[in-house]
Amino acid sequence: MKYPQLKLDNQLCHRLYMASNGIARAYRDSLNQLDLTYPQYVVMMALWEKDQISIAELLEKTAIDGGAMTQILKKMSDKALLSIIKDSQDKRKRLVQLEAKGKAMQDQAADIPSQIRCRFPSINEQQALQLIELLDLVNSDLN
Amino acid sequence: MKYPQLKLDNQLCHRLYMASNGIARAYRDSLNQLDLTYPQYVVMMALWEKDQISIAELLEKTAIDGGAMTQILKKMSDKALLSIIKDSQDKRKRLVQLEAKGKAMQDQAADIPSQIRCRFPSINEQQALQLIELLDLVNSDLN
DNA sequence: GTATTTTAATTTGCATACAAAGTATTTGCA
DNA sequence: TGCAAATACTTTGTATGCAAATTAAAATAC
Repeated sequence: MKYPQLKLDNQLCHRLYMASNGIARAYRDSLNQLDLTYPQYVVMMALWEKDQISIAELLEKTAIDGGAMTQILKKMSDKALLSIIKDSQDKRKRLVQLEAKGKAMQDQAADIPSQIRCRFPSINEQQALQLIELLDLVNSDLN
Repeated sequence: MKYPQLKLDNQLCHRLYMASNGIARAYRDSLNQLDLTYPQYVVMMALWEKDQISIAELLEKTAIDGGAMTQILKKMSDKALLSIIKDSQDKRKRLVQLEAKGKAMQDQAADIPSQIRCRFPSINEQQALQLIELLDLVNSDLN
C-alpha cells in the first residue's frame, strides 16, 4: 500500500458510515412496529419535545435535509401522525402539529431506547457518554 | 417532556446520523474534483489496498449494500475506473479489477485525508483515535 | 413605494441504503 | 446421480440525502 492514509482501516469517516447505517438498521425492527422509518422517528422525537414548530425549526433540530423533509412530513401527514398548518403571521412559514395518533405514539416509543441499548453490550455507560462528547466535537465543526 | 430517554439531545444515534452525513458532505468538494461520490471513494480505497477481489469481498470490506454495489460498480466501470471480470473457477463470482485510470487516481487522492482533517480543528489526534476505538466497539456489536 | 434581496418551503434529478424477489451456479446430501 | 439448499449477484420498489432550480412571501434598500 503506497499511501497508509488511504487505508480503509485508518478512516474515521468509514467507521462513522458503518456505525450510522448499522445503528439505523438496529432500530428497524422496533420502528417497524410503529410503522416509522428512522428519520420519521427523529421527527416524532423533535415534536414530542416541542409541538407546533415551523418546518425551519424542525429542520434545525433534526438536521434532516429540507427536500427530504417535505416528503417525510407528507407521508407522516398521510398517516395522520401530524398536520401541517399555515402560519397566519408569516405566510411563507408552515407549522407542524402533532395529531392524536402522533401524541399517543409516544408511550409506545418510550421503550425503544432501552431496546436499542441492549443491542450494544460492548459499550458501557461511560463509553457511551464519551462517544457523545466526541461526536459533539465533530458536529461542532460541521456548521 | 414525559420521557427524557426520547429527547433528541440524549440520542447517540442522532449524533452519529449528523456526524456521518456531515463528514460525507465535507468530503464532497474534494471528491467532486475526482468525479467520485463518497461510496465510490470507499470502493477505490478498498481496491487500492487489494486489487482483483470478488464483489462479495468488496462488500465485506466496504459495508456497502449489495444492491447499491451493483449500481456503483456499473457507474465506475462506465467511467473506466475498473472492470468486472468473470471468475473462471466459480461462475457465480465476479472479480473487480482496477483499470489504469483507477490506479492513477490514487496519487490524486493521497491528499484528501489531510484536506478533510483540516475541517475538524476541534478534534485532536488523541481524540480522533479514541473516537475510532469507541466506534469499533459499536461496530463490533453490529454483526 | 417599488425594486432587490432574503427567507421558507417545494420540486427535481441523481446517488445511495435497504428489503425482498429473482437468476444463475455450486454444494451438499440422500 | 439428482435435487434441495446455499451462495453470489442482480433487479425492483421505497425512502432518504443532497444540490440546484423554483415559487411565494417578507424584509430591505434606495
